[in-house]
Amino acid sequence: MGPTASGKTALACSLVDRFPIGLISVDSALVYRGLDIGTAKPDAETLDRYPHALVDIREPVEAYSAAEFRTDALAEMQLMSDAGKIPLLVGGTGLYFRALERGLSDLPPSNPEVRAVISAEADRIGWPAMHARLAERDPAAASRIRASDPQRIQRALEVIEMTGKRLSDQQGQRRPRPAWRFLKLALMVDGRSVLHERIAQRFDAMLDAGFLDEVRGLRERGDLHADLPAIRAVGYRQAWEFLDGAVDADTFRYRAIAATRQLAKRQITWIRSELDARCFDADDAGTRRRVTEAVAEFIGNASASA
RNA sequence: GGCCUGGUGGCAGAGUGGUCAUGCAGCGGCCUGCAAAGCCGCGUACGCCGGUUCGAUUCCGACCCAGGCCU
Repeated sequence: MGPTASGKTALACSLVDRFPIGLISVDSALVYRGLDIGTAKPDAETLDRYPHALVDIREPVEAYSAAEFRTDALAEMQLMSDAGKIPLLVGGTGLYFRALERGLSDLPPSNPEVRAVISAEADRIGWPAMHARLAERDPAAASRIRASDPQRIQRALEVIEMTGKRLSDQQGQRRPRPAWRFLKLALMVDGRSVLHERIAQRFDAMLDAGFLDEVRGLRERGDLHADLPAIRAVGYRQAWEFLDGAVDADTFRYRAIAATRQLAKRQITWIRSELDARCFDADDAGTRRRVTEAVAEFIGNASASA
């Protein structure tokens, strides 16, 4: 685990060089084909040499989800294990890590038709009113979800609509946990200023590498729009606005970098909540060696217990 | 040198003789199928010095600074 721009990919690849490891991406944006430069996706050469599972597995028009990730990741982990490799999950999407480790309740997946109906109704009466409806159907869920949180109100109503049962009665039941042992390693930074500087530099490098051309290409496909999860990703959303002519170039750059900083902040909050994770300073020269040692010890113990 | 206008939190930008601006950024946090998403919380800011006043960011004066005009 590690926030964006903390050096996860390089560290993971160095571990592959030393151990029988297979890489699995834990990143909600890297799953999309065609979102390359702006997601800081490892380049083709790197991916060729260090294959990452769960990269480029969706079209940008599609949605992906934590539940799908969990299923996909567990399948990949089993495949790797059968091939004699230890899965190394690398990424910064906190919810995906949590869904994998703690499991999810047995709830229906999202349903575009149901969501469309809910959204249309919300456009009519407003989300606070939708929250009031939720309070009638599922008081417990409504008390946990804010009236100002459209995304979760919609999900709660969706589940109730599809199952005929309260969301709050279904959550907490049957949360299967995987039969895997995890060594949790986190790349962290002491202060934020170094990371912020790196984020800004990396964004400018993305610009130089043709990020805007990439987004222009996505726009020209014709099947994509600003409300898609892929296009709402950090950088892409701001680039879309810029290419719409809604903001000037300086504003685009400023907002994209700020959004990346905010992403990093939320990722760091997830990592802090993982109390049993071993944290390493991303900027410390000895980090690579210490992580390597930690992995060696873990693998040794795994062999011994096996 | 004179006149005018203006100096509000990191930035933008309202406003008032005593009580809240707000937005952005930042910081902390939440997180069960969109999560690079969505949401919550956090700031004695009023150029400087003096005066008036029970009380001044707000009124008065000097000063400093910025911009404009004049000589």
